[in-house]
Amino acid sequence: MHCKPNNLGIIERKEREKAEMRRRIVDAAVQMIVEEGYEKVSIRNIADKIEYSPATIYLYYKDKDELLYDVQSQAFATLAEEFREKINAVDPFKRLEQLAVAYLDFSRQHPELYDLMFIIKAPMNTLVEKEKWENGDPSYDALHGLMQECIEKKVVKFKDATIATLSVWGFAHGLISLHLRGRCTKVSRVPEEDIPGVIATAIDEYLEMIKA
Amino acid sequence: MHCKPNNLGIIERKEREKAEMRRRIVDAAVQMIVEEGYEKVSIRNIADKIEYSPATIYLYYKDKDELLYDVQSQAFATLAEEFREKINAVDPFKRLEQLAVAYLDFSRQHPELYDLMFIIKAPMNTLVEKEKWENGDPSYDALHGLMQECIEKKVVKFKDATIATLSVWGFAHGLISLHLRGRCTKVSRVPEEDIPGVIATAIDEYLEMIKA
DNA sequence: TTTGGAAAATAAACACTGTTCAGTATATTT
DNA sequence: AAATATACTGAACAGTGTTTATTTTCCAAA
Repeated sequence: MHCKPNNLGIIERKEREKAEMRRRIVDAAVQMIVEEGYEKVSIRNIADKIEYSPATIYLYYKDKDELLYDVQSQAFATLAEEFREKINAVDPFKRLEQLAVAYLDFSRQHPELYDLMFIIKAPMNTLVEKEKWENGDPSYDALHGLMQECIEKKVVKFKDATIATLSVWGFAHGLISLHLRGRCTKVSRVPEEDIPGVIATAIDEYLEMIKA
Repeated sequence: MHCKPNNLGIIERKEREKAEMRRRIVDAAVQMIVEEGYEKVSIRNIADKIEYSPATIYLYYKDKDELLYDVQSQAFATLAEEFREKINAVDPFKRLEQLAVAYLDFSRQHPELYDLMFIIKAPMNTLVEKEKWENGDPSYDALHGLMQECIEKKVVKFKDATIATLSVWGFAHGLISLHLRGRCTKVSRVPEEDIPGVIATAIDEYLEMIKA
């Protein structure tokens, strides 16, 4: 039978402990992904790091994908922080430029996190039983709102906010992910060391192009 | 000691057989990736399919990455074919539009191959001991040449062919890969079923925008 | 304070993966 | 026919995610 302790303090503490354990697991995973790369993140390695048995992790996460979804959430939190710090202009187009720079910077300072957020399949498998991608939604909405404002104030050529949002995001993501996954490297006429500069220039030119 | 057969016919046949075996392996892998998806492609599954032992595969490929590199090569060959069929206009800008459509179509008809060509890390690991990405190079060069021509004939706003190439490719790839990896799905204001249409429209608008 | 039972943690196994290596079978040369 | 080089494979190693039966820990009532 299900036991309901009379003492409500205990059930609260249990919940706190449960949450704390999940935090420990996610923190270990985040640290490993940042310091040793995504490929080193295995259930056994995480278990080692937090000094628990691998099976214990399955008392807190139903599978690895669900765990990675929480790691992704953490990654989006740090991206959101960067956005708050670096996006502060009053002019919406200026804010768009700041956002682009912040996004590109993030991808360079935390390539493994970027991968988990926007490229790797695993964390998205948990979305089948959700009706919203809570992790990515705030950032998407921030960009959507910004594009909306840019359209209203006629500072960009776009007419539709959704197309504008996906275009800007897609443009930046396309260049970043091609580079991250080694598709620009060793291709004719593109010297390896020049690529980061080319990407930055391409994004600059693109923003110039969409300007109304 | 190293044996050098006197009969040159035999050494030739051996080479033919070696090449044929590699072809069998790659064909099995391509078929599996297309029919059952990338995740089902394991050395053991390939070995089963061609009725050899898993260890045999390692007599023809030093590791799985090298094998996948050859699978990727096959994939690029079919993309090149599509390009030859669908790109035939005389006007360079019209050709660019045809190329964009062909690229988008390919990503939809062969999403698993697209993944292997432009997203998955594995096949690119073999590039460390190469000085060129032979698989992707012809396609890249085709686009680069086309952009060069567009610039010379002043039908696009770009000044630099490399930036133009990466911009166009990056834009299309960004939207396609975000969609392929489930990042557009379940995000505010973007109904799932509309995404393919939005992507096509975004690409159209982009091409309109870069037109001189 | 001891005992009953729920909750938390784990050891061990299962079914996979890529890869290596010793040993066998086949084919070719002497 | 014997020697040798080539082709192949069974079995193992080290790793993966995950499940289950078992043990340990904890808390509440007798």
